Amino acid sequence: MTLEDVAREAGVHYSTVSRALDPARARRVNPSTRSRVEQVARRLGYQRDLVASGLKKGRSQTVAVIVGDLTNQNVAPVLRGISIGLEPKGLLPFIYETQDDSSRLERIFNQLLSRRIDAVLLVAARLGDRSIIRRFAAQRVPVVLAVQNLPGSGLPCCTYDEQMGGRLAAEHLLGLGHRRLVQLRGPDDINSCRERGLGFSKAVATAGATEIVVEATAPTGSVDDGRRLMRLLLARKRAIPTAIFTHHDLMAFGVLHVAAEAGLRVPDDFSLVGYHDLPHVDNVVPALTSVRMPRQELGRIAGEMLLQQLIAAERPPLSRRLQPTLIVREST
Amino acid sequence: MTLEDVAREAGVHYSTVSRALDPARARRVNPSTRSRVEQVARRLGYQRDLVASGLKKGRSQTVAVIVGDLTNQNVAPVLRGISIGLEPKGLLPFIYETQDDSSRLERIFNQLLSRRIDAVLLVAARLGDRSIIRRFAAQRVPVVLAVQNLPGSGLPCCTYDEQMGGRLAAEHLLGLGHRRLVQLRGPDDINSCRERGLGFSKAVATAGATEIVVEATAPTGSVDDGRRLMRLLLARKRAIPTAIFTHHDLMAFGVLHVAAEAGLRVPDDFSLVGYHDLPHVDNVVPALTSVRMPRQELGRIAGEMLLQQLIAAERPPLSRRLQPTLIVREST
DNA sequence: GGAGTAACGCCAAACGTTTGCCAAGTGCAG
DNA sequence: CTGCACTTGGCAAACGTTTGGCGTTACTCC
Repeated sequence: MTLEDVAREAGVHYSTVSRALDPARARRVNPSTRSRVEQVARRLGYQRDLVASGLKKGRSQTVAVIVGDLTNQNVAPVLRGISIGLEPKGLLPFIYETQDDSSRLERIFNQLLSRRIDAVLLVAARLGDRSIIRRFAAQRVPVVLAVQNLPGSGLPCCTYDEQMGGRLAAEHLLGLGHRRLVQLRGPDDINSCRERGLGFSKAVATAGATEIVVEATAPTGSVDDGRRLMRLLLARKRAIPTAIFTHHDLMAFGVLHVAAEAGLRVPDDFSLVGYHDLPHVDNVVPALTSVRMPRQELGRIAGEMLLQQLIAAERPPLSRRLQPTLIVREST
Repeated sequence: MTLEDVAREAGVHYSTVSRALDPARARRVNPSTRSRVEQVARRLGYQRDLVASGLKKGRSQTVAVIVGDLTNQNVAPVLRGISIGLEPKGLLPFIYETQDDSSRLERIFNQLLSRRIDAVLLVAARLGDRSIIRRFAAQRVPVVLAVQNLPGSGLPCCTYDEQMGGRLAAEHLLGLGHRRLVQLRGPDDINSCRERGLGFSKAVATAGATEIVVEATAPTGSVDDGRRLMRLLLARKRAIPTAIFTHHDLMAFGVLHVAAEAGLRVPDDFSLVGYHDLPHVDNVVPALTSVRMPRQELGRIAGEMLLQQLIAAERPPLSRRLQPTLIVREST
């Protein structure tokens, strides 16, 4: 089923069909011819061959989203947002998962270059070294980063304001009258965790309250880390703090677990604030106070930034940083 | 950067380069020439243009995975499995999400046909009507179903044995001596829920125990449904059953929530079995006994089934049905 | 040394579109 | 009725690759 088939059936030249079926060029063909062609095409079930079109046009009508880890509950809403952001141009992004494996990342990038991809959106992807990004730049493939920045890359980027996240948690707890606070940190080599730690510490210091430091080796932000750090905290001789901020809701679950074992009650014995506002944190007992990120909105904006680069071929308006909100529940 | 550029640099004809760089045809060229070409290609950073290649070969080297809902925690492991299953042929599947929206599904399918996709894998996708599947069949595009079957479609399919899942739950509870059991059902219009209900009921009946029926209108398998059904159960005049099986772990969370409010203790007052063994069901208190599905394996097998159809162009060996296992924890 | 035989590399025609260019057709005004 | 401007549709050359066919070369064996 090619242009030729439709043309024969409609009694016109196939180039006319090509024009008639492309909204951008359709005004160069007589409206009556056009509608006849459209009708025939519909009747025959003709679909333009995007492969051939891509070869000729040099653009593949293809946008890829690369994500590090699909099991991460924070990413699906971002992906939704991206779809919505790309909607206006009718682009359907397709998604690749690196599984946080650099060899897979490498293969994906090679394949994308081979496919003459039009643009790439990287969501929370660990980009070991920068050489891959450079290859895309060399081919003039627009790249937009989401969630995770790559400082110094000069790439447009849409992230959350993590410092503000830490600060919101701290100010909430301080406002409840807490004076001895602790944060159970996530991996410090991840930019976002470092930032959220900083925001928290700054706010505590500004209020003149005491921050208690508990260091763990190589935390990953998991439930087990929460348990481990909470046990460390309980093992100290001194009185435990009255407020705990964890860098991840999962860690907060671990804290709750250990607290229950130790006979401590939340929020009676201490207040607890989590981070990310994962689905179902409102379903545990006690329902968890947490910092919520505008995930879908971030996706949407990232998608729109990509469109801007794609269409206007102009640098997007700079990077964006979205504000989190605190969702107060029973744990504080 | 085309074949021609590499050819010029290597001092050979471009068709020689084409052959030298394709493992399938490389033996037709002198090993020394071949290695020289490879070296030049590597040095210049040449990447075969898959668009042009696809046009010529009539195959796009492209496999798509369509999934209904990426936020569903059951799907990411399946997608991982698929990647692994397709690994041997170096295929990188790309993922589309329908968001369980039929108009988006339609657009995705159209785009796939336009892209001359080589094969499609449908993961837990709601396929309203069957016409789309027919269009793929007409174009001889192999389609494999995973997780969700489409009875009567004749398509190869890889699913879980849901009846066995229900039966495992029942037999475990019966083995613990329970005689009055209840199942809180998921949506019955979903095949899998109907099956798992059936498996449970059969096992209970076989053992001569009593199954208590609690019906809810339009359950979705959510935490709220769990709460709702549990409240319904508690509102009955009669003694509550000593064993509860929910069709979804999330419902079990709801049950736990309501039970805590009512001062009931698990497993002291009743035993509770969930379904799906979602991440973190072992992190709640009490840790949830649940039926685990071999998600990644299902993905891998589905991927392999696709490869078989793709390569051998033969019908795959029939549908597969994978066995669940029961993970016993504190709640029983 | 010559003939026969492999093996290797080149040619050129596709694949299905897009698109600049031009010829033919149309309508209008002078 | 002629000339002009404008619209419409056809032609053909690309886009980068694959691949059957064939000429050339090199090697082997007599």
